[in-house]
Amino acid sequence: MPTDPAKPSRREQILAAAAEKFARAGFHGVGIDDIGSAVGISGPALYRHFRSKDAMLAELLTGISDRLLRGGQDHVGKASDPHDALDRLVRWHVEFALGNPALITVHMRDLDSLAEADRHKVRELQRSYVEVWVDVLCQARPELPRPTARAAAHAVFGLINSTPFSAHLDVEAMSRLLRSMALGALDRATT
Amino acid sequence: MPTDPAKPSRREQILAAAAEKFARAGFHGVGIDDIGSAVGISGPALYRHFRSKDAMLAELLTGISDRLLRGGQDHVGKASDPHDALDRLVRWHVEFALGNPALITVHMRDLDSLAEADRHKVRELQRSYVEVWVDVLCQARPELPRPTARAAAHAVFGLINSTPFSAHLDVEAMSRLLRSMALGALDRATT
DNA sequence: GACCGATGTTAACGACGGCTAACGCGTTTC
DNA sequence: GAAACGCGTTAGCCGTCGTTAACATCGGTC
Repeated sequence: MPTDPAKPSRREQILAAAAEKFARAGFHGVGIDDIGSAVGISGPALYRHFRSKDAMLAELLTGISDRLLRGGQDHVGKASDPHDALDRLVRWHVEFALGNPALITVHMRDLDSLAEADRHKVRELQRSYVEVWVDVLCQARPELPRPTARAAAHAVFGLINSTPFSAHLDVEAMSRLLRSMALGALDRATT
Repeated sequence: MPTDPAKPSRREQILAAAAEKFARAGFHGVGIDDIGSAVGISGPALYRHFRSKDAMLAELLTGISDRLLRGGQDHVGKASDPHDALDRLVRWHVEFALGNPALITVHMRDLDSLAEADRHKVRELQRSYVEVWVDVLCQARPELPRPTARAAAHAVFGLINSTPFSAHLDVEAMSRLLRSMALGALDRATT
């Protein structure tokens, strides 16, 4: 029963298509048939792979939040000092946002289309991720009050996540630009 | 027939309620009845004031984009030099975002729920507003290529518009924080 | 005091969308 | 080789939602 080793296809494929569609039209703006036809099957066949349309969104959002959090923690773990950690966090987030514009869009926009339970789970993951940033920020800049650091982190997320709306600059240049702007913004965070 | 002088009520009231609702649940996530009950009337009564639900969104979005653009142009007009102009633009945008979190949210999220015609109109207004920023940026920082300046402007919008998602810092402190972070980010915008 | 336009109300229609049902069909498994 | 299962199809149900219709109310105007 080889369910574990490398089961890449359909499910992931559907999720990717759904993410793309959701990003473009919003969760409520996309029909089950749209998603189906995007992967070559038609409509209700999706229910062989997901319990419901909401389940797709839930899996997408928890997946994103989870990857962000784990990635953040990993990079902080590898850092030598707080400034290095901050540098790595910025780098990581930029890389993620540039690499997954659709996911970032959905993540920012469609969270409240989720049912209570899943929404809370995602919120919790997000909160943890923010706290990773806040911890690092408060170590690198001890004079910053925690609430200010939190607000600053949110602002930097906004800056980096603005990616999907601009583009039209090659990825490498965009990455450099966003990284230095993010660090510049953080440097100027005041009490 | 005093239709002009100070007709504040219903229409504006409905628009405000709609903005609030749209911001919280997304355009497609809000029913006509929801909006109605938010202003004390029930459901289809709204059609005495608006041609359709889409018309409400259209008026909201064009209104926002228009106010932003005009405000931006005005402030640039009053500036003494490019740096002053940039300063004023940042101030203006922060003020607007902090004062109208619901509007900003809708503006970022529900643009593509609009029909062709209106969407293009809004996009045009947005484009003009961005160009105001880009012009000023390129004067203040002549070494910046225009595409880079455009990307930087988008990033700063993202930073400032992140407001609705954080809050929990009083308005004055938030305003100072966002302003200095925005200017810091712009200072570090590189080629 | 009848008329009327502005503003509401409730009832109903029609479309659409999520989801289930019933069925087909190839591949695996004993 | 037949039963089981994975994966897909189409048809149809049912709830929701935007919108319209038909009908009140009421303040102001000739």
